[in-house]
Amino acid sequence: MTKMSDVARLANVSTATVSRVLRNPEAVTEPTKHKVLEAIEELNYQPNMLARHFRRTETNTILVVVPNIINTVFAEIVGGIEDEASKKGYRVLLRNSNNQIDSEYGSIEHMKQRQVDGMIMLSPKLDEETLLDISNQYPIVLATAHLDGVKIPVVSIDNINSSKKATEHLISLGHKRIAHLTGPLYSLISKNRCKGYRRAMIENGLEIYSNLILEGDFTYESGYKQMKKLLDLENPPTAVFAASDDMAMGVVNAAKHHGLNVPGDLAVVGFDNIKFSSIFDPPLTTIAQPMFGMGKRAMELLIRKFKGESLSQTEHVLPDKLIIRESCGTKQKESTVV
Amino acid sequence: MTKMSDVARLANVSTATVSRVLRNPEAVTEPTKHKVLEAIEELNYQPNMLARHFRRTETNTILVVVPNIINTVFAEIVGGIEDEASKKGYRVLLRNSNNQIDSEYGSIEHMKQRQVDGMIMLSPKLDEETLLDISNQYPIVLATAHLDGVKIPVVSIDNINSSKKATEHLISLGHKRIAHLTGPLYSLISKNRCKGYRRAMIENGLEIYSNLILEGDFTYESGYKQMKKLLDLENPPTAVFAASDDMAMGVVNAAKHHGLNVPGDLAVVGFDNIKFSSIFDPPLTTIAQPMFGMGKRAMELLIRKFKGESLSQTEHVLPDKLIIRESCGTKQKESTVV
DNA sequence: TTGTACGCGTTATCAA
DNA sequence: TTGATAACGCGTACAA
Repeated sequence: MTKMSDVARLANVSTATVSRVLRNPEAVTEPTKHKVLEAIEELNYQPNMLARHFRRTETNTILVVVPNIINTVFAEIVGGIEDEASKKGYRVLLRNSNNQIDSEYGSIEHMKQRQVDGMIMLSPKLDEETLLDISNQYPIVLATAHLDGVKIPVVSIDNINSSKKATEHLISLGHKRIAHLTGPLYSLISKNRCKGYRRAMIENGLEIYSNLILEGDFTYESGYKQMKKLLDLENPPTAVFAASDDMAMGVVNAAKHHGLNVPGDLAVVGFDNIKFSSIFDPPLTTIAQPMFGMGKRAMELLIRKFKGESLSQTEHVLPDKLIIRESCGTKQKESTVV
Repeated sequence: MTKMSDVARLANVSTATVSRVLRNPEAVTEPTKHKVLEAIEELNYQPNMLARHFRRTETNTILVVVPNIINTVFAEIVGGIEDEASKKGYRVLLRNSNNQIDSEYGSIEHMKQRQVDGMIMLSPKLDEETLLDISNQYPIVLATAHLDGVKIPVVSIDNINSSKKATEHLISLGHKRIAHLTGPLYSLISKNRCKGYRRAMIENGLEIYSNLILEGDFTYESGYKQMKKLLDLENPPTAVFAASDDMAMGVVNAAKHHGLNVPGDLAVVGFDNIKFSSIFDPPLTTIAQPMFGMGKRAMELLIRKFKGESLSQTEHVLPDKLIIRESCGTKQKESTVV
């Protein structure tokens, strides 16, 4: 393999000069630069990045830890990260944690071993203490996460408020028995979405029935399964707010298979605005998370950390939006009560 | 940062011995090994991987070039690659080409610069000559690709036969005016799926109408748009075979919005068996590609290349399967002809 | 502006 | 089985 000394020899300069041409061209006169570039061209020289990384103790690579790349939400965020990263000259190492906390621990080793310059974790399961500990030693940014008062950069939306909006939309349509399917409750995100739901119910003077709040895990299957349970209730809900679009689709299909009409007999609101939520029948009313933008922003923040900025602001809340489609009906429902 | 020589000093051995303990433990006696491990523990030593990679000119990292990670099909294949890679101690570098051929060229630089040990390209746009040229110099495996007689390992399904099966399913239901939405025709995959369609039509004595074959780009939007065109025909088709599930959903929705019933008025078959194809209404009849398995297999082949195997067999065809759901009706359609 | 020469931390070779 | 030592290729003081 042709190396820097080969180029130097051909161009009749030292390796130092070749190095300068590559990394600090202003420090070299036009003619010598020309000579060197010609030699590089002629020999088809490519710098050995491994040597460079070793020498500079940096890799221009970041690690993205994702629960599961097959999930549309994460795939889109990763898309945003990759887009921004490649524009800024960074490479993206992908790691599926499969929701295993051990795997998240393992990813920290990557940084300790200098294999990456920093990392972005999506929906981490690690406890706040551990995360803070890592953050004090290495550049790390979280996305779709929420920590209470811990000083780590986090990119997210306002999960409480957006869920409140979603629930209030159902309330505004006249619904009173509104169920909520949560995400896994170990995550603060799921708790916050639930909190938004509760807040909307309380502020509108509606009763919260504990048997109308069921825990899911964001998947279609869990939405389907939990909806079945709700349908078996003596007094089933007239509306469901699901904490993910996947679950919302499970809810809709369970209702359909049970002979119900959506939105006629049951109104459903989802969360995420994944691509298929608009393709689905009926198209889902949902909260749009700017997934691509969140990924992009997370990468921007990480780069700022690389540059040594201290990022006084740690919570980066991006705007969400209630997208009204057909899954909860657009017309007011005639009030069945009072 | 604590380095190998620190460990060596504390354990009263040479760095060579420390290195051996880490990478070749059998070559060291039990007591010295013990000493060394203790010192490692005590100093909380982590090997500097950059130095190791540099010294060994290998990175244990592979590059995956993907047109777009947001596409479910690619996300699942990447999932399979990542799964296998992490089991075998490899890391996965992700690169979105966004279907830009320049970006694919760029990814080759990664290998020339030794940043990765090898690469897997999904649905490459690069021409065969270039690919062959790379393959002669570096370990590379392709997936969801097809090359005519070129000696590069490729993982795929039999696109011709599976498309033939899909089309024949429609034929067996009594359809005669069967349209086909192709993928982008620069890709041999799309051409092959089209070939399978044609073959089925011809072998069953059905006429091929050129205005019933339209080119799409695998997206929902293109399926929707092209279906609109078909609906405007004087004599629209009674069935459509779309070369991707995304397009098939576009077809179904265009038909629905046009007031048609699927499968009652129009039978639709898709391709890929993405997760949402079964959630969609009606659930899509489709050809299942073993996406996760294809990713896994591609990674296995790449590892075999790393080991210096020559892989006499270059085409690795995985089994596909026709999944019959409801989008084309299960009952025989009464014959409208003869 | 350019060149000399050393060091980054690990692994491999060779000798003991 | 272990140790001494020389690379690996690049970047950067420091000197010229």
